[in-house]
Amino acid sequence: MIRETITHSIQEALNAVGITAENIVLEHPVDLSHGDFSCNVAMMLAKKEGRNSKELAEEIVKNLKETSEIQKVEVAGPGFINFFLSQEFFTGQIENILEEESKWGSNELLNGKKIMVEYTQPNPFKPFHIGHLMSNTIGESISRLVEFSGAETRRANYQGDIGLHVAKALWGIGKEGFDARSVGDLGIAYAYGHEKYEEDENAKLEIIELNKRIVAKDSDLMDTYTIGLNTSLNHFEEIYKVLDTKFDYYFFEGQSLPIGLEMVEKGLESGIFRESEGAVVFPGEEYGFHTRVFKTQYGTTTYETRDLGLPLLKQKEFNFDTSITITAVEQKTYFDVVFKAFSLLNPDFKGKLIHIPHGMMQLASGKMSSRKGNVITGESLINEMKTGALKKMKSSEVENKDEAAEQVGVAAIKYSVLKQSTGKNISFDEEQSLSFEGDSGPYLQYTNARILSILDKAKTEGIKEEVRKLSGVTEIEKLLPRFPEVVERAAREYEPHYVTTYLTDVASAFNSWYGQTKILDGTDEAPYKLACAHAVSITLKNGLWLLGIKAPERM
RNA sequence: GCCUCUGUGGUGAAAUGGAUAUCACAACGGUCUUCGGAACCGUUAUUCUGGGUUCGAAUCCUGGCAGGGGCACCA
Repeated sequence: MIRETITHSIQEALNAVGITAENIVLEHPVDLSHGDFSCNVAMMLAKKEGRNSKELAEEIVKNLKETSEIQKVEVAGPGFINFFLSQEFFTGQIENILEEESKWGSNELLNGKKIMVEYTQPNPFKPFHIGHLMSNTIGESISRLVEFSGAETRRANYQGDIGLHVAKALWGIGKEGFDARSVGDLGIAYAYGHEKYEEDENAKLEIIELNKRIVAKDSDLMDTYTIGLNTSLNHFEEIYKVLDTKFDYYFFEGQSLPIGLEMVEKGLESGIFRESEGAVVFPGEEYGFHTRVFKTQYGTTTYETRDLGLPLLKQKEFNFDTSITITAVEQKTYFDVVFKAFSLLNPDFKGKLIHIPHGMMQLASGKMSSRKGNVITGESLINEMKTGALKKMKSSEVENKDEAAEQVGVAAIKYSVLKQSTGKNISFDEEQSLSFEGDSGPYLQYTNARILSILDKAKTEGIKEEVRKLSGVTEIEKLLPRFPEVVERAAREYEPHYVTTYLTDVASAFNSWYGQTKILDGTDEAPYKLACAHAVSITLKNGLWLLGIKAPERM
């Protein structure tokens, strides 16, 4: 809004000087002392107009119309035009935040769009490790971002109830007598089956045979299979609860398989797929990717076959405009190939399927692999963080200590994932990388809890918040109005970290202010300072929600 | 080998082509707790390398170096 006002005003000033410019960009200077908005048109146009950029800037400023929202305009450096907004503007924003409350920060970028977000994708019979934690954290945040930006949003999970990994686990259970009721045993059985598959030719053939029997639903296997499947799925549900994720749809590979297989047959007829060395492949090389197998020489299907059928399965449930698939970056080229094959078979899906790759959790000790069995499970990490949080909590003040500690622990993990851009790897050091101090999830939660307790105190003392201007604009007043545009950018780029870093700036500005000022100081300024504190709390709370982090009232 | 992503203080990160590169951790020094110290204030220290584009480059182009990931029946 204010952005448009200023842009328009600059446009008019340029016209007055006799210059037309189509692209006027306003940015927030990094340094708040450089103003609230900064414009670089003068420097952009100076050369073309054959003028000195600083003089041009001065002339533009002379022709700007005055409004109540702008306090002053300055020319600085090589020709920046800096706009300082007025106290009336900032006071009005605080009032606006208090009114909008839970809606504060939302935008209309994706109004009317139907978006399905698929994430987490753990596989039954295999451990839920910290990589899944990462996918879940990013997926949940992206879901909330698009939802807050107006999209009709559905959360989907896609799980491998069939496939070679199941055969490996069941084979391991059969050989070594592991217990299918135990999550731990399933993980070990899988790692064992995988190891033998790689090094023992007989075992490999047995597992392939077993795989066929599973797909055919051989009744001798179904008891163990069902027990193992439910053990895994129930375990996953417990974790989703802690992570505050509720899926609208659960898709299984068993469902997408027949659809995918039919598409492969169709593609083989039309020449999109080829036969090669007894297998059916998609010659991705012809499209700048690489070739992948969609049906093996043993007659079994691959993950590719199943992923090929998935978009149609999704569409049947929810007629999406956009289907987002979130996985680790190691699968990037894999999805390039599968989506290419899919779009050749279904041209009307053009532009509707998006793959967002996220970085990998890297251990100091090397690559984590559930096949090798050297994984850190999501559960153990959450518990470790929770224990750490419990130690820090003051015993007397907190009622639901256990619940709060869990929320703090989860916040620490989620923050460390969401503070950096999505594509980057996280080098995971258990000792150091998850902190409760400084740049952290608990820091944001703590700041909010601190404000809530001030609001409580004000209530008992009968002090009411009141919006009226004071002399001097604080840093938090300058930062808070930026929240909606931060959210919009994060949603547009599918980058939650913009929200994370913004919230950290806000919390830091608040704590700094808090250190210098007493809010409930008994003066007539207290009601407005209280209103500002409340506005910070609303922003933190809504922002934390976007990150999928809970905001406990006491911690 | 080919494709692709990444390289920012001692460490982990941020920066729609903008001004003096921003945070946090660690280290060192301070606030001494009256609204919650999981906090605040201060000090030290950073854009892999050569060239190019631009009024202006951590960012764009190009050569090199280093690392991650992918490249046929795993997911």
